[in-house]
Amino acid sequence: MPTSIVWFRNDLRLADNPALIAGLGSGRPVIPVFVLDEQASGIRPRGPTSRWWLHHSLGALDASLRALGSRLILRRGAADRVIGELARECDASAIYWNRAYEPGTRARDQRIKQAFDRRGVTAEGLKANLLFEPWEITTGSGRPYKVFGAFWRACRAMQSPSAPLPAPRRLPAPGLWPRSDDLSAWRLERSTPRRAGSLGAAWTPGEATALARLADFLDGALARYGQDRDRPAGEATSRLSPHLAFGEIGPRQIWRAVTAYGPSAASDKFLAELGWREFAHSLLFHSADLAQRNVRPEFDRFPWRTQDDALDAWRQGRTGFPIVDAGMRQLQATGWMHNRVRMIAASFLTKHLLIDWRAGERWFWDMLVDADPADNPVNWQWVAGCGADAAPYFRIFNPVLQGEKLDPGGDYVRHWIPELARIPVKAIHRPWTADPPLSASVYPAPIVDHAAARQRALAAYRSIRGG
DNA sequence: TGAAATGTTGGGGCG
DNA sequence: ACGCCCCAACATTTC
Repeated sequence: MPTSIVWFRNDLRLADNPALIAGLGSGRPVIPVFVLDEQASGIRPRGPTSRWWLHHSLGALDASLRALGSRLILRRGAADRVIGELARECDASAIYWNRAYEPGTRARDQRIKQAFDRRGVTAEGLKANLLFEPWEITTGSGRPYKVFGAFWRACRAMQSPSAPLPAPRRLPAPGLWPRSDDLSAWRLERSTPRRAGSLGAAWTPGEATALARLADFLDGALARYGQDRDRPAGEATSRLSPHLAFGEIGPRQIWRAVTAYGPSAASDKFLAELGWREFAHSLLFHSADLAQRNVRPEFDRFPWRTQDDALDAWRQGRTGFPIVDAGMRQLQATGWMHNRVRMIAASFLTKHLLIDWRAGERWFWDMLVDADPADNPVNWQWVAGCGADAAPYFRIFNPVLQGEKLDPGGDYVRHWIPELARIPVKAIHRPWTADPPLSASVYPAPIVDHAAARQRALAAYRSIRGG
């Protein structure tokens, strides 16, 4: 009996899943599949933290499918070949997936679609993972927007995103299930063994948690999101980013839930964050090598400095600037960093240390649970000043002032840097002024002088200005 | 989604 | 009483 394949990729959910609904609507048995393809050309391989998350998310998806009388088939290898083989094995007459927007992924998906078209098999990519397709949002002259404000205005002027689809209640199973790999044999959760415990303590991957987190956010933090979102202590942000990155929840579900909550300044701010995600995906869609190439070409001449010791101090959270180090340690421990602290830490790397943003981007790619091929490079280029609609290069965060402004009680710093727990508030963001002084073996002295580093960064910027 | 330098203003101390 | 100066507070400019 012919079947329909539903190919799960970065959409590990049952709700608002158009590909799954299309498979169900075909009236044929549905074969859900996930393909682990780690050598695809033009598609960035997941880092260790993403692999850890993926392991747990696939397990959760399989459990959810089993509750519907189905299951998740796991296959490994080049997706073109593996999907083609599976379709033959299962006598598939249709295959559905939800679109992804990385140029390499799109090229592969188009190849696969053409191959199925030749065989007379329906192959269809559906819209699920963005609110607006990148090709729908263009300037008057038909070009993609380069400025976020204009881009988001154009999005908001479009018809509202359609309502999310409900999760299916039952999925028709085939008479005989095709072979599946054993998830544990992929060893994805072993990718970052030393951090597995702390990652597991911080997160529960899976669709159920994603939905619960959204509900909690709407009940609590959304109302004060506008005023508190930049404060890294406390729980003023949604922490939906990894769930969204793996598609355990879709942007339409978030859009619907937040707008249903009622219009407010806070919900507009929050929706604008979804807007940045849309913007980043649009930029990546239109420009494949975003993680490598400066959007502003004058930055190709920028005098980045190679300093392994300073880069290592930054990675390990030992720069001597508490707000930076707290963030980097939060990243190390939980695979996540508060958004505002990401900006401060990224600004410090690129401006105070003059280290190439690509080094920071790679570290985040490996360390983040929410690492995303669009958001990560776009945001790094934004901070470094070389991106589309970037923060001006001369906007250099003062880590002491930012710490004092956004973590005035020092709670965030004390939580992540326990050796500073006893420093009084007035010195918590400048511990070198503490009396009695701290031993450098307890907490390092600042690895750069802020004022001098700022002048050096401005001079470097002047050297590339003007074309 | 900055910070620092520079400019302006006005109250008050004081000769 | 008056003018001068200081400087905090705020605004503007510059990087």
